[in-house]
Amino acid sequence: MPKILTDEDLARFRDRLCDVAERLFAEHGAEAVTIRQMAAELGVSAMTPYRYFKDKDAILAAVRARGFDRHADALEQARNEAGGDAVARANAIGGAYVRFALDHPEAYRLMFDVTQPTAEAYPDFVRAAARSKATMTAHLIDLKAAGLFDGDPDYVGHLYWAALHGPIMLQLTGMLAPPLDAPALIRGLTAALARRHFPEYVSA
Amino acid sequence: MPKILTDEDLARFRDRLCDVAERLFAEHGAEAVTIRQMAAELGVSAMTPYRYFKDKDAILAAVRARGFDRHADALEQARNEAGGDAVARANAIGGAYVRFALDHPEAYRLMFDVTQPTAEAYPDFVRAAARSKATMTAHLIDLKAAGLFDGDPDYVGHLYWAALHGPIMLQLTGMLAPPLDAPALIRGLTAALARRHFPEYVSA
DNA sequence: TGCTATAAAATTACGTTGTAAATTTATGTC
DNA sequence: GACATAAATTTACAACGTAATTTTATAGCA
Repeated sequence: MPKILTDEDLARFRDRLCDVAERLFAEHGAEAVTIRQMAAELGVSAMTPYRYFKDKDAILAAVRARGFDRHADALEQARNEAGGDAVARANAIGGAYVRFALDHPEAYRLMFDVTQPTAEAYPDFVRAAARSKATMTAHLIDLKAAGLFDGDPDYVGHLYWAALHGPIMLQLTGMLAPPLDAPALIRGLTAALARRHFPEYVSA
Repeated sequence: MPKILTDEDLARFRDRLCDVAERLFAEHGAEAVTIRQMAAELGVSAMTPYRYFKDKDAILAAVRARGFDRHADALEQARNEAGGDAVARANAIGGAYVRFALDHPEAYRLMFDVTQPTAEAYPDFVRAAARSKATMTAHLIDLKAAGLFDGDPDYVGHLYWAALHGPIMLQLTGMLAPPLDAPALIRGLTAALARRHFPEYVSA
């Protein structure tokens, strides 16, 4: 009987391939990276990746899913480290969101910028994207449970999400020139949102 | 002496090529369209486009520049049609912005979503992008000249821009699920901005 | 009117890509 | 130690962007 790849073998190779793909995507931009390059970095032939992923599209979906998971990790860690104050936690999450995007711009673009209509067909991608999205409304649910907020957590969560995403995308696509940048616009937008939805926390 | 292409000849062919490219980009997504396809639609050989554009990147830049020009046209037309009320003009411009993006999503993505680091090397692209951007702060300059606003037009203009762009990009990349959509988020964000920057126009 | 120089266009050709098909290699069981 | 067969490699192919080469068509001169 021949060697049969165990689930761990499969998972380990997939992980190593994603590590390489992630690095090459960040270095050269996702669309410029070839399967042959990734295979060469791993010291395998050009066709070996096809034993572990259906095609290049599946590799992209896997790397994007990892991005969403890391994003959710960063947000959850910020929430946990921020202590008991619900408002401080909300601010910490927003700060972690912006830091992730600006520290890992290529990862952020891969997650939120890439056109991949086939992505919904990859269960792991769908799971990771949903998890990442959930972390952005979770703290508003917390606030509501604590009686500090009485709006619609999903709606207001998306307002804040859009208020971060818009400035970040403008900056990442090179549409902002000094003195304007994403943090400056985010301050203006979130301040306006806070006055509307959390007036009691805003100094008059 | 052989036939020599006049400037009009050059401009006409470039225009026809951009028409075809624009349509194919919208139909199949920009990266899926090949030069051979565009040439076939025009009934010329695969190499003929290279007489009129340096390479594929230059064609993309030209199509993007046309998108910015059309965008600026749409915004300026909305401003002209909105009549004399400066506030009505501002709202009309915002509405035209959103309508353009949602009516021509592929054009909007090409303009604001595509990674094309070389774009700054194409003068026509730079001109069109700057014009499009200027139309988004022009009405705030008007408002300030009319004494109806005393903030920084560039900063506040970019706040509104980001408040439109964020929800639009979230929708165009499939991140929004009913009942949330770009217009709903834009209403929430612009309402918050208006309370902050134009309190006298907002009913308490 | 034809002949010619030459710009424009078409054809051919090449290196690279994603990946299908064919082949080789390596390993658990008898 | 030979075999069955999964895994890996090699080979092969169509399609891509585009460089190099060849063909075509035309404005001015004889």
